[in-house]
Amino acid sequence: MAGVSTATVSRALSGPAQLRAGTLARVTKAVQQTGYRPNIAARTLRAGRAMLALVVVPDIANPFFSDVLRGIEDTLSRQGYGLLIGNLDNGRAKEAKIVDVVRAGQVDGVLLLNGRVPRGGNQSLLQAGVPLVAICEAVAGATFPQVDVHNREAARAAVAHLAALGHRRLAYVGGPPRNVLEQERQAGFREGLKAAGLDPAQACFLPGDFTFTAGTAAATSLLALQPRPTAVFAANDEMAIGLLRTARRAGLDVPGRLSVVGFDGIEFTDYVEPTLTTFRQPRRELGQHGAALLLRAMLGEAIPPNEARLRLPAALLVRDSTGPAPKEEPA
Amino acid sequence: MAGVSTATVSRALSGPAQLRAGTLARVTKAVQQTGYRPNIAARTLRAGRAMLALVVVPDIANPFFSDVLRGIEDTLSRQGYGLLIGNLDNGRAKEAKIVDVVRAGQVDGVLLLNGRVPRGGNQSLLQAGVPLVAICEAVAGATFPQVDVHNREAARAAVAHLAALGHRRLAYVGGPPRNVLEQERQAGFREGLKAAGLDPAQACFLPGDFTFTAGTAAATSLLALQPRPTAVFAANDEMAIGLLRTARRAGLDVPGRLSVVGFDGIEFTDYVEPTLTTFRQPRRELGQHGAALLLRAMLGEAIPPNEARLRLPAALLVRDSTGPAPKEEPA
DNA sequence: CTGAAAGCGCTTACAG
DNA sequence: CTGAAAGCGCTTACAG
Repeated sequence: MAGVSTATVSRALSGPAQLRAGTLARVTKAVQQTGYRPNIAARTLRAGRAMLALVVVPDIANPFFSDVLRGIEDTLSRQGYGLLIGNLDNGRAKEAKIVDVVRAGQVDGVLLLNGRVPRGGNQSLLQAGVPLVAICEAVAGATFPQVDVHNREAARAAVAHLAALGHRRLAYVGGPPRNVLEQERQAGFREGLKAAGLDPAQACFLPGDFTFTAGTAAATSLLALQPRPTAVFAANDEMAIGLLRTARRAGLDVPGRLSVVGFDGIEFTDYVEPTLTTFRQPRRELGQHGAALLLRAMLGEAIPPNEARLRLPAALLVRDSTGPAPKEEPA
Repeated sequence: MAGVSTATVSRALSGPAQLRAGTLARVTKAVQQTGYRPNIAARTLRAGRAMLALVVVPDIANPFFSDVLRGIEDTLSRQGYGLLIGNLDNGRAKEAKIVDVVRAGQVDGVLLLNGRVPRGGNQSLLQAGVPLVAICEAVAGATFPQVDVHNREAARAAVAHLAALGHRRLAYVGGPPRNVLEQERQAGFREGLKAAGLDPAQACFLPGDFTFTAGTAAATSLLALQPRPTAVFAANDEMAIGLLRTARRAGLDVPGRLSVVGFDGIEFTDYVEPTLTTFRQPRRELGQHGAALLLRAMLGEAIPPNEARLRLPAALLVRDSTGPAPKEEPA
């Protein structure tokens, strides 16, 4: 091309410091003119690194993840790493595909946002030989780094907020039973009741799955209860919004006769009527911290135990969907 | 391993029909037992195909795209193709990265959801030598296949709907000026006014950028107008929702004193108060059709011109945010 | 500081 | 129907 070997071109692109200034300049110019781009497949094959991380999300349609992804991408791209998104569509069927991609050497590390280690056939991702980091949803018993918020404490704080407003009959709308967020938030809800001198056995627990429709269904159950709870904590915002809307359509004043608290702090909670009291998770920061840990692990560093468990704060946003408990009880 | 050459293993995995049943069985068993997975980088390098398509989205945070992505993934994965997501974060800065990925041979084709052909430095994606297909947002003057909805006709229908309800003073909240959806929808809005015997020059045009906040700002402008329009068509749902909420907070009854129409039909439109009249785009189908065309092109087929421009219907969903024009005009 | 050469792990004509 | 062999396009010890 411009008088050098392919080895020199390779060095010009990967470690310019190794070359004499003149040589580097000539190569750079030739690269510019020809528009040469190194073939990534060949590089990956030879170097044994793909410069790519896989992000496993339970559901790409959930707006909660978009900011998390942005935080991840920020951090990875700063170090020259790309990002591959693996979407599970809220099921386990696609886990095998995830494991395949990793075992085929396509990525150097995996960021799990789905609360469990994907399995494919008889292989677990743990055996794939790449570093793992979990964020948002912690994986029980994991030995790899994890970053999330204090879900349990936040749920306790939700109950404290409602109890301070005078509410005594509370309801809880849950996520999928085996989901770690559901487990932590429900546990926190129960602890909060006890702390407020209330009996968890007297509370009402409604099933859900983190969707709008689950919130709608929960509202219908709730409206039929006698006596009706005066406050409800939903394990995420979508369900809280579905519930809010259905309760109001049925003529129930929120927060006049029913207070509602959600979880996550998606942007949408500020556009419903009334605006939703919820916990804001620091989404972008969750992504950034998780990606930073993964980068360190991908570069071969062992993450010391005291840095392997990061918990970021979840802030309570008191808005219009919570208010004082009604004085007169509904019949 | 189990008595055969690597060539035979390769054939067992890619074209099982070429082998004798016994041989195939032995290889399959060995693959099972060892958990062997072919290295994708090596395969890509040798075969010259990555079995991967790149999907370029303007903003992954926009919930509009999640169903589109699902449709794309459905269709691609059925043919063994994977999907790489390239997020532009609503800017042009990341376009160069897109071009690089393609020129580095990492993907076999590109699906553009961003309404323009990405450019990087002095290179356009058009010169990258892989097939392109645009969906959702058409690319002006493109010679590659495109799939979208009849944006202009839908916008006309929005005006017709409002005119039939007696509205004479209409406002329009737009997207970014250079966005093709904005251009088509605004053009349709103007045509609709003329068709209803109204003068576009008398209508009110408010700027926007497809975000909630733009809708909020537009509402503020709108409320200050004298005389105030009685109906507004926003170029997408987010802006319509931001506008709706701000107008109501300011005490304006919707649809009593102001009717609002959005565009896209995101799930959220059914959870605001009042529910939003909007156009539903067949999101999943847009993705499926686009991916199907791209698959054909990636397999080397030339798409005949009469199949290269697909337009799917956008259905008007009449909900609670539109109603008869107020009888008495506000002062 | 630079080049010649080996080799990453596959696939696929080419023989047989 | 199966194997031996070449080669995809890089990177990186190894020399010099």
